[in-house]
Amino acid sequence: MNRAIEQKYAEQAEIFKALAHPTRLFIIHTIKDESMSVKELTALVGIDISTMSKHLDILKKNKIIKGEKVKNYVYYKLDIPCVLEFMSCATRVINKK
Amino acid sequence: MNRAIEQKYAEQAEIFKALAHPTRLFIIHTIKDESMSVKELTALVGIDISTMSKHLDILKKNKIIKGEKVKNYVYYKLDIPCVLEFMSCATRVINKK
DNA sequence: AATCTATTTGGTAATTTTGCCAAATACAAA
DNA sequence: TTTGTATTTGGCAAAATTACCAAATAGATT
Repeated sequence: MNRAIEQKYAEQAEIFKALAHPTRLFIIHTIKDESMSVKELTALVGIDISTMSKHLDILKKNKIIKGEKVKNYVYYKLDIPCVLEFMSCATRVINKK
Repeated sequence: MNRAIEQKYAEQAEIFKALAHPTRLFIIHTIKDESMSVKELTALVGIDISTMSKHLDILKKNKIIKGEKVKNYVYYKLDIPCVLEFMSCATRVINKK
């Protein structure tokens, strides 16, 4: 693999890494239609709020979700609808097993 | 998140983890049309053959690729075409940046 | 059978990811 | 300004991932 090709697949892999966690997939599914605050998501998942914040940061840095600040809340929403197709394909893979 | 939901997203995350590596994305792209042996793939990527074998095993265990033994070679081929759509979506995400 | 080639497996050190706690920051409301 | 709530950041220990080497296995060829 030459440097340009390596670089291209490394970038793609970053996106997949961002998706490769149960909590982050749950987040994506949950905020695909309506935005939700960090606290609300934390309550649904049942983890430390700082952990949730870091998961959201990973998704945000990869341009998968977007956050909007209202008062002292931050409401996050899915920003890349095509990742939902990812997930239905993943389900198809699982069901093959 | 209750146990069933947690389980569902954990399974999906396994698929994404299998895809979350530059070498494995290269493999998928390379064997999407024609199958290739472990040795051939190893030469293209330029890593240790045991490392390549383990990457292929991860993809195989997740039903993403399929191997066929011919003589003492094993030819691997993509088994889940929809993962290619994953990759084009990933590219769209990258280009947004 | 002995040898050669292709692939897989075991072991391990280095790196990365994860999740919690504690502390810092941002902002509203009193 | 002080207090309270929401979010983020820093630090760290545990867990997971990665890549190499060495050795084992599978099968073809001599």
